[in-house]
Amino acid sequence: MYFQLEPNSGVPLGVQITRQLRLAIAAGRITPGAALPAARDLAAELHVNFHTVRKAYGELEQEGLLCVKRGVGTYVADQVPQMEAHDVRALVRQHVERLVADLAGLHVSPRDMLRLLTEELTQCLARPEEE
Amino acid sequence: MYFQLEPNSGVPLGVQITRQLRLAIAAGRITPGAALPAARDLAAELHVNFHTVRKAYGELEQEGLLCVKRGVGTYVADQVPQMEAHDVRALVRQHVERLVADLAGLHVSPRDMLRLLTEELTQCLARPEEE
Amino acid sequence: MYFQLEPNSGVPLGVQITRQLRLAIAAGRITPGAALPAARDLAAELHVNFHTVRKAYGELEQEGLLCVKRGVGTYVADQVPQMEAHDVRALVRQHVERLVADLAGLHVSPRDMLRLLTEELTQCLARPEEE
Amino acid sequence: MYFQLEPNSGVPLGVQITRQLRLAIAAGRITPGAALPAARDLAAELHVNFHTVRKAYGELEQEGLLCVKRGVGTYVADQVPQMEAHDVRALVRQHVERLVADLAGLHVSPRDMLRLLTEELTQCLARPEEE
DNA sequence: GTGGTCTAGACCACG
DNA sequence: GTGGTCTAGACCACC
Repeated sequence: MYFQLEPNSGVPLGVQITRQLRLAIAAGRITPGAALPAARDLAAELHVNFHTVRKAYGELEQEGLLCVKRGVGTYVADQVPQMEAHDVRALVRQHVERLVADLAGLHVSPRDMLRLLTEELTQCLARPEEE
Repeated sequence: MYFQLEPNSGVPLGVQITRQLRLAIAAGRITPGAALPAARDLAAELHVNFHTVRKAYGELEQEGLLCVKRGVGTYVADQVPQMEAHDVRALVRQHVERLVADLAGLHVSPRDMLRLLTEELTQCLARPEEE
Repeated sequence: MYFQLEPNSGVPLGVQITRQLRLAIAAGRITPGAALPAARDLAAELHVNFHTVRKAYGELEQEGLLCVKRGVGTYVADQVPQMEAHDVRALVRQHVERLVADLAGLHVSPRDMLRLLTEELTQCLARPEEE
Repeated sequence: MYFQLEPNSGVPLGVQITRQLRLAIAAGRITPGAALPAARDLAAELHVNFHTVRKAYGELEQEGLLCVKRGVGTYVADQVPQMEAHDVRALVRQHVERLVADLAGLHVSPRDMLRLLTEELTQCLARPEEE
């Protein structure tokens, strides 16, 4: 389980954890059905309080991404809810437009944007599970 | 002034504002020496408390990005540090990770993510620049 | 705000609170848009920890029943999500069948069942807000 | 043996089991002297751990509702306290409140609740008794 | 003042 | 051992 928390970023630790978990799951770095580390273990590893991790697990469970089995462990859900293709598209468009606007201001050429973006996405999805 | 706050993201509003201001300045979307909207105006526009904006301006002033002239207004500093290639990369990475994480609950496959992203970027770049 | 907690029932306090809040909102005893007591106040009133109430408020917010305004207060949502009439019907049927089975075992006549049920429902919906 | 557990209700499984057993006995759905399913069987049926059922049986034995004969089986006690009219009323109230609470997130108006309930009850009573 | 997060430690429910 | 709840108190974000 690889996590990188930034305690001084102003972003609550719990939010950082849920984000990174969502990311890891979405990217398939944690496969469906796989067991997550025990909340107390992950807390120790991240030097965070047990409850902070617990809350994160709980939220992702309510989102349907995780499946908690009492007394057994926490697992990545086998199947997850679907969203409208249309809405997904809108979401992506919004992110891309925002990013392009920023990069344009930084004098990055369209050609480089495309290159940068695909490179990062590929890396992000491929990043191996580090112990 | 283009801002996009997410009140329910768990990230404090003040943090979101400073982040976006910092980026807008670094990206040159707000040019050096230009006047920023009055804190009260921006607060109204963002549906945020005046003090929250005021504090954000204050922090950026201490960072040297803004120059607050009492009784006159707030301006972007004349000398703004430029963003390095390395930071650009980090910026892209951050956006991509965020996007992938968002697509998490939606269960878009990595393959589809890549497809969607390239499509949107291509379209976005093909559109004539507005400004 | 009238609440009746049973600490020794085995049912977690937080669950009891969310249940009763849902009940009060559904019954219209707390009207849409109305302010709820501050989490800390309700906690004091119920002799419960602040966090227990907070969690309850948080869950109901995620369900869309409450609307939390940071630094301002917690309110009953103005409008709430709808469910399929068909599913509602199934839910009601399930409850009723169960209840009827129990009452039948207790030798309550069908006539009395109908009477009891309507009486209780009427009372439940009409119960005035007690301080 | 008819049981309906709600694993995600927040109410401990053991509590749900004792409650339903108590009710089934009081309502006469399980007659005095009758044998209960072996703890292991019931556990399997409910997809619950053996110890959870075992503990539930144990508690009801201490209450005098059950009679556990080691190596033989578990039976409903011969002398089971009868439910009073007062308790019947409480039972109905509990069911009704629960139902109303459930209909909360569904935003069924009080008027519709009353209508639905009477309709379902009437239909349910009109159906020929099975058993 | 009101909501929100984090820490810390005890104890219970479940397997 | 693993998940879940409750308590308690400090501190931050926002109005």
